[in-house]
Amino acid sequence: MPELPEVEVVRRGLARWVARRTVADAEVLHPRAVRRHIAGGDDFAHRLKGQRIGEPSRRGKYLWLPLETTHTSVLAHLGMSGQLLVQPHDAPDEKHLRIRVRFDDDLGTELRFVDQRTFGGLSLHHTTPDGLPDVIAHIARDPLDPLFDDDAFHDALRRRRTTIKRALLDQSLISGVGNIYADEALWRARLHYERPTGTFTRPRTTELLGHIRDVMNAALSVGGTSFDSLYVNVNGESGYFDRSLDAYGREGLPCRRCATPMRRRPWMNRSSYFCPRCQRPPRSAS
DNA sequence: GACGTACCCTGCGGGC
DNA sequence: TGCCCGCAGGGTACGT
Repeated sequence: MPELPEVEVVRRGLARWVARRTVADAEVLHPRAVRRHIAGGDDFAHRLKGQRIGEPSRRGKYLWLPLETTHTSVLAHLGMSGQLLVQPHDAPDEKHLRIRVRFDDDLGTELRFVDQRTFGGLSLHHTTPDGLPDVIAHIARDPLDPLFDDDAFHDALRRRRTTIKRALLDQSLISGVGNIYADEALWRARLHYERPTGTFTRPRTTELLGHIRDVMNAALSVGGTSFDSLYVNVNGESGYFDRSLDAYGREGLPCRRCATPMRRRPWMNRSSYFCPRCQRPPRSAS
């Protein structure tokens, strides 16, 4: 499941292998992969043709490729299983190949969007004056962004009448944190996922943000060295950071701090993993 | 406006 | 062996 570090690895790969190339043509093989492009797959392909790709950017789990000389960008979200691959154009098609982009050069490679569960997709959007695709203007900065405002985040947290994990997954408050890194950061901070956001003190918020950044940077340092090759590749199943997870997916296994068996609780159609001893529930929660 | 939840989708694994 | 069901989960639409 690609989260911020994985998306950043993809962005770096695109910067190396795709930026400054001109699109010869694009092929949409599954309509759902361009469902956020309202005008449809044919329009997407038509508008991409002949465009030169600029420097890729990222905010949270979204990344985008600006099209030079236009005020538009190709916006990408990998969803749960999306991959952006740079493949030799004679490589066999992947089973779940959804979009193919060929280039007008002799490098012999093409960009492929492969996505098993089709939660991800590509689309074309106007770029706002600050360089952001217009449809993601509501996405907050992510905690690795130098302009992320810790104090403003704390104030917003205090204003909310919700619980901490919901807040961490709210991309309009803080972006790039998914279910896995939320559980990891909360475990490190010894915080229960249902702690009300209104109870957070400034030092608590600062500490939690520190743990979020540590978890993300650790994943980035591992993933960031694994793709120094032809392939711009994030594979949700490759699990290159699985070994370093302390909470997520560890139901029944001993807590790495206190050896108490870790628990899993159904939560918002997904799961929360936590240590019942290190991460005590708030009085109002069970 | 703020908050909570159902739904989209496909493949895998467990139970029967 | 094969079928069915639950699970995985980000973002969004919709209900309260």
